[in-house]
Amino acid sequence: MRVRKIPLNLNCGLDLVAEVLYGKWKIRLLWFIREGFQRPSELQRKIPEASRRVLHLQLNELEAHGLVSKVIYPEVPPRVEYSLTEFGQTLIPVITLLGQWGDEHEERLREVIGESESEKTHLL
Amino acid sequence: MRVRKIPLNLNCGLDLVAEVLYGKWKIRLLWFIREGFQRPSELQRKIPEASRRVLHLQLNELEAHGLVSKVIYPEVPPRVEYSLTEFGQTLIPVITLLGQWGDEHEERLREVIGESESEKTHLL
DNA sequence: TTGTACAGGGAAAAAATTGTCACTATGATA
DNA sequence: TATCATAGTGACAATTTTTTCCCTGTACAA
Repeated sequence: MRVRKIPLNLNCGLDLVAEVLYGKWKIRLLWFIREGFQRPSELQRKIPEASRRVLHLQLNELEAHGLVSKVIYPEVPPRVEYSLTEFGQTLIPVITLLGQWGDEHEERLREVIGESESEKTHLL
Repeated sequence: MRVRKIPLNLNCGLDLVAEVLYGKWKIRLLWFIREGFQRPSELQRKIPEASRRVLHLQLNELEAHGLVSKVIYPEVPPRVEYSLTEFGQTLIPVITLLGQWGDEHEERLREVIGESESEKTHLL
């Protein structure tokens, strides 16, 4: 397991949220789990751009942070199901608001993100 | 400038928000700017854990994304002031909610984050 | 004269995150 | 029999992000 060389700083609420939500796929995982896609393989199919590995890693972290819980069915082939904990549920309104903001400003966001991306490439 | 080898995916609102907020210090920068700390050196003092360099980089990105605007005063020594654009202001409620969630669950978050951190170190 | 604050940038290294590939094991299916 | 789906792990590589270090140039203060 990785060891952090630069210590975290957890001063305020914002730092704490960041700690549990900061991860390329975490928010999306929470979202899809809430939508009922609970098995790792389903989530994988919903997020094909992510590697299986990272999804597992991030699911583990979400679990360690108490946002999701995991049930392992003693079957073969193995079956695992994640679901939001009560704690995890409390995040839903927050994620919803994030998504709303993104949707509301979609057009504009695509513009500005596109621009700064193309800057990168043309400055090769 | 960096060129991205793994393409962004910007499907939904959540991806778009992530694109502009994903950066270790960005949310905090927005927050402090809104609180009236507008000069780079002030921001640096508010966020001493970050290197001066990254703050500049992330401020540039926030500017490129239209969330903050920058005024350069033709003085010596140089003076620069950032402020939220109207667009940037619309993010404030979102950030506020994030922070509120973090504050509300502070105790619990510190526990779970602490645990998973110490796991890391004892598994050296 | 020396040192400081100020805003910023380039190069390169370090750190952190994410991805790839190969492997475990087992039952069902073709 | 060979193949697939399932969940997961270890070793390692690639990518991205952040840090470190050194540099510019000028006014002001000690």
